[in-house]
Amino acid sequence: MEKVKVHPEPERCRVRFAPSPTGYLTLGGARTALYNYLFARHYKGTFILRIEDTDLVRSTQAFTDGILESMNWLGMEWDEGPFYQSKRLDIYKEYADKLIKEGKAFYREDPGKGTGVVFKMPEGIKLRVDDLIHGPIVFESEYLTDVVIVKSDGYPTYNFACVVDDSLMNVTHIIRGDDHISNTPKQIALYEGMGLPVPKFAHIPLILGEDKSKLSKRHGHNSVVEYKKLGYLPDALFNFLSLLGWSPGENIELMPKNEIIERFTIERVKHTPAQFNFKKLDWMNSHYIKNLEPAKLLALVKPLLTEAGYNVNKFDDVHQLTLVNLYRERAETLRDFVEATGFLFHDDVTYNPEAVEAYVKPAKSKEVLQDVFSGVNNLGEFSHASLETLLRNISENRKLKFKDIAQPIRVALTGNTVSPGIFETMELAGKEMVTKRLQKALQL
RNA sequence: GCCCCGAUCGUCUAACCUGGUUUAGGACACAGGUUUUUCAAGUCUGCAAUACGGGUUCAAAUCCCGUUCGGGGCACCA
Repeated sequence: MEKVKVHPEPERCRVRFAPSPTGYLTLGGARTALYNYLFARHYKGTFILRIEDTDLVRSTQAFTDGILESMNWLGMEWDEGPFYQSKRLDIYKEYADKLIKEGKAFYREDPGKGTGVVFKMPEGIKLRVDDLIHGPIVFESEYLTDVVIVKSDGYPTYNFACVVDDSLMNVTHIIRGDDHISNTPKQIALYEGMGLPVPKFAHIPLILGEDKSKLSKRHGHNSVVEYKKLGYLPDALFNFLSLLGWSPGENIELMPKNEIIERFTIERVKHTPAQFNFKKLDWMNSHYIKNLEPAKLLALVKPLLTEAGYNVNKFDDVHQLTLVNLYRERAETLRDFVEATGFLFHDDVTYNPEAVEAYVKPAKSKEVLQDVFSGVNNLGEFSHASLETLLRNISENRKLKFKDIAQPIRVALTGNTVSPGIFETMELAGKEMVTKRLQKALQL
């Protein structure tokens, strides 16, 4: 494939992300924004945010707010904007009038909709897109139709407003989804018709859903806010999205934001579409959860626990940190904390019947639980160390494997067979809860 | 239908531009071993791919052509 050189002048390149506020920020949109952001930061250029709200019917302020919030959440700060196309109507009108005056565009009546303005596609010319990712792509104008540039409601169309704005905002590189390739020759014809310089283009491959079609609402979770709600960390999603169609080589995958910026180049962006791999996102998210600073993790988890009705403040600050540190090893998403720590906050345990059958009901287990109950009651200090001594002793005296001690307690205390280490868990639950639940388990 | 883009393990990808260093590497997932206090995590091992057919060349995953398959676009949506 013929290569097109990027040549971004350091500190001079200008890129933009131009979402239309007709929905929340989708994963595909976020990835497009991300690649623009990475390009700008890597080359120390400028990242512009422009809201393409020229669809009067479908655009809403709520969606605009949602998009800005998602951008902030993912940590993609912009340098200029947000600019709103709906506030630039006079500018588009000026350019449209000029084209009409020069005979390059004309009014056209649509029987259903009214009078709009249409740009006449020049005949018999070749329109060449110098694509940074795909190489040169040539279109014959004979296959292209005239382009509507102003709708009958007076608003510019996407293809027109986009060209005028990119030119006026001095955008040097247009990085957008593959699905815009076929719009590009029309836009180039408009640039040329208005005598404006044509920017460079980089069409990045689409993100596909599990059925291999363009990722959309049909594929379930598709917006950034949903991923936030599901308990994914912004840095994890940032990292994951960066790898969907780009790779630094060298077999590196887990990278902090600054390293991604440092390594990102448009030359290394693939030209093949990528399927979204939820399992890998989970894995990556768990990695970020494991490595987050305790205080930051707590700040993220606490609201979720509170929202679930848990009285987190019954633990002091130190124990709150202990709690997140204990459970982070087992969490793939922040939501997992809610499920896993429930027993610590509920007055009563919800016993898993099978677990009770296997680890509490047997006579041997009851004897163990009785030992633990009296042992705990006689314990001077209720700590990890004293609990360990106690349980090890019981295990030795009864000639039982440690597992046969730990599991009955675990089920008695948490209602289930899964938890962090038994000493840590007991210590965190506290003496009162432990004795109360041992007593209850003994009645089963 | 027309125009355009694309094709490496199930998935994300490396190697492709600049052909030989490749018995095609890594990651996720999956399977097994190990560790162990349950579950995870960790660690070790295994499974698994150059769509097909022609060229070019001493040599092709890599360059060229075709076929097939997949995707995108063809709005007074963006």
